[in-house]
Amino acid sequence: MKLRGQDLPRFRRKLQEWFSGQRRDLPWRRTKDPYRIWISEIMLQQTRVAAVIPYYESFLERFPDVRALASAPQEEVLRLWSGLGYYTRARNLQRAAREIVERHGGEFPRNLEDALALPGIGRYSAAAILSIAYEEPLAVLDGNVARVLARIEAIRGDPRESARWKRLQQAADALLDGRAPGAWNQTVMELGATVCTPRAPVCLLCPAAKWCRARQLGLTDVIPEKRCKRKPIQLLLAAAVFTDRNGRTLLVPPRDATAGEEVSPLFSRMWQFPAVHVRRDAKPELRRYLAEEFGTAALKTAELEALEPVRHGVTFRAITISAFRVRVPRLPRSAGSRSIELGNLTKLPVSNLTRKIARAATAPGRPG
DNA sequence: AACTCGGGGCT
DNA sequence: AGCCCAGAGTT
Repeated sequence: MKLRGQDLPRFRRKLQEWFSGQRRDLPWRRTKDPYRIWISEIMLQQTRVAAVIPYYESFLERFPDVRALASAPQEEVLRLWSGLGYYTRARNLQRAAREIVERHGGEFPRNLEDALALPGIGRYSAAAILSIAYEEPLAVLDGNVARVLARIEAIRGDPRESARWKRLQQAADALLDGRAPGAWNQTVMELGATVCTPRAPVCLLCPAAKWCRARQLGLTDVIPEKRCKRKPIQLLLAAAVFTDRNGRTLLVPPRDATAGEEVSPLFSRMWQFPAVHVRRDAKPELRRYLAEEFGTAALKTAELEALEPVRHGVTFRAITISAFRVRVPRLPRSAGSRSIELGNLTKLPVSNLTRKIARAATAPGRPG
């Protein structure tokens, strides 16, 4: 059947009925508070629902409204974001919170132009927030929606290619139910997330099946076309986990030039263990770095005990970290460094790479 | 238009 | 071991 004229209302109704029956009960679906919708949409950028839920809960407990977020120290915001990834989202989130307080009286703007002017808000997020929180008639287009619409309309090729993305946006605009834009947008996204999945879509359970041209043409496996990514590169780091008698360790600050401009980004510019990029042999190169950074006296007698190697991926980089425990009577110091309990890194913003290293250092039965 | 940014869960 | 996700900002 064609998705035009008389059949469009039928299509919408079918999908909305499906949604009302299959709608997942998600925390951000229990509120109409624009602030909460906003937080959820930022967290959900390129991040799965299951990963977001615990962060959403604790973040909102700590920052229940936009003023609480605006007035917090940035480090506190990053701490609550720690482990979720894409940390510029958290920085932009707080900058936007401050703008909302200063320029919009503490209320998330209702107007598309004002929303787009906020840092971290692009076309997708603006449409999502304004439609869900304020019922503004704006159609969302994200990875899920693009896949659903590309299949329904049998649009071949890479959906992220500029011209094709515009065409998909037009398709989304045309299908939008202006009477219930928030629910409609969530319906299409939900369909993409649970039925019209990238691989092995469950067409037998799909409410859009009879309108789906990809299904009619047997193209559900080739639409959408996969996007090509750059080849991953291998990287080797060496990191030092100092421990003193009290079980405390030492972290160095973000953007620490002495820690190496090429290493800090791999820790997402968050607090990290002292680390170097290894050229040949991890242990002597780390030892040389530690001597430069912390002085030879503190390390003269200290041994470097190898821990279980840690693996971590940052976009296209596959990182292997040779971590060493360095037992010292007193932690050394360097500019801006901090000491913290090894078993409790949650007091500082750290990336998951740092967490993995800490876990390797506290895990039972490690080598050495 | 091409890159970069995190991390994990599922096939 | 891939693959991709409720994308946005920068170059």
